Amino acid sequence: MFMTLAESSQKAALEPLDTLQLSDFFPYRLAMLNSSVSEVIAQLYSGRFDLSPQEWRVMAALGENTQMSAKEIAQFTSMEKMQVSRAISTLKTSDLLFQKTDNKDRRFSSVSLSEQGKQTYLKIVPLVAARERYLLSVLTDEELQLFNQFVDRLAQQAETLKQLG
Amino acid sequence: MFMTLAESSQKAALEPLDTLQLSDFFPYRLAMLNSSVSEVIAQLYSGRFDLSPQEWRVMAALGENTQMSAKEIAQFTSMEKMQVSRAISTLKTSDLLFQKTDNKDRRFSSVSLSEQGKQTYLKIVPLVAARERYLLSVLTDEELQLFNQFVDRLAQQAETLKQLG
DNA sequence: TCATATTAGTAACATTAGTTACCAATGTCA
DNA sequence: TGACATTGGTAACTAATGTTACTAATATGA
Repeated sequence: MFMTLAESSQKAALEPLDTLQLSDFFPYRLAMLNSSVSEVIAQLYSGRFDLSPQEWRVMAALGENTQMSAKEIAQFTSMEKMQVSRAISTLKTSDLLFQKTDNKDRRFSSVSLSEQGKQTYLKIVPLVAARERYLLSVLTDEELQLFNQFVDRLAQQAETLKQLG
Repeated sequence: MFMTLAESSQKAALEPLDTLQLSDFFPYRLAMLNSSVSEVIAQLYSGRFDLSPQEWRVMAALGENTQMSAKEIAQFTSMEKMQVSRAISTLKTSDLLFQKTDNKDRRFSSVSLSEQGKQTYLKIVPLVAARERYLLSVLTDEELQLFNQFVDRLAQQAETLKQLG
């Protein structure tokens, strides 16, 4: 059990104390949960409506805001501007949204859902909302409130670390 | 406020009740948190040790298990077998692990960390463990226990949905 | 035993995502 | 005003990821 430094550096096997338990490691657990959740949500719009997660996210932003520039969409959704640009271009060709250049500052484009885009959006929202409710139904209201609070705190702490590098 | 069906289908603007609040949507919040957390963890091994997340995950599996087949690594880490294959191949060329074919069933390969791989692993583990502690320090012990319990429940519920399709 | 099926792993191809560089429009300030 | 910098958006290139198909090894079972 107890080894000198020399012994421990000779030994090939890793001591349990020095190893990481992947299944208990918070970032790993979080990644697993996220991948499951995003998968079951994507099931709802990928097949039926042939949307990618990025496309859906852009539509969700426009569902809330009716009219945004590509840059605003990127900020609102935390997507890269290139991802947004590509999503917009795909959604334009399937006539789910339209884009016109802003007359005040012609570098900006003004993007909105088309009538068809709104219809699609209104079909998807209840589906994902219902699935969200089903997922969260394993938590009571009080637990959910706590969970959301924990997530906020953790997210803020992670942002702090990002700044520090 | 109140509209007939005809009016509401004529109206272009979406009603708040029919829209989704992205910033409150659980899958979105989870995705944001996950992306921040995995980013600040990757900072610890990507620059200094030039590892990709996949490579680090394979090393973490081998740190716990000393000897595994590629298939076992895939199961243990929830990675695709192709991702594992590629990670192994990169890690072999940087001499962090070695692979030999199993003599009992020569379709299997037996993968282990090299001495250098173990040294690298032992350098990374305290770094990520410390950062994990820092992240989780915004929760008390009781809160952390609750949080872990919530994550487990949610993960199980998501798995249930995956089955149903 | 020998044809067929399965399995572990990888190679080769197709698709997607990320980077860099660029263009057009506006802002800045001498 | 007019040279230079900055900004929004996209194109072109590069890297990463996912998919399909293949190889070699073992299992199955007539």
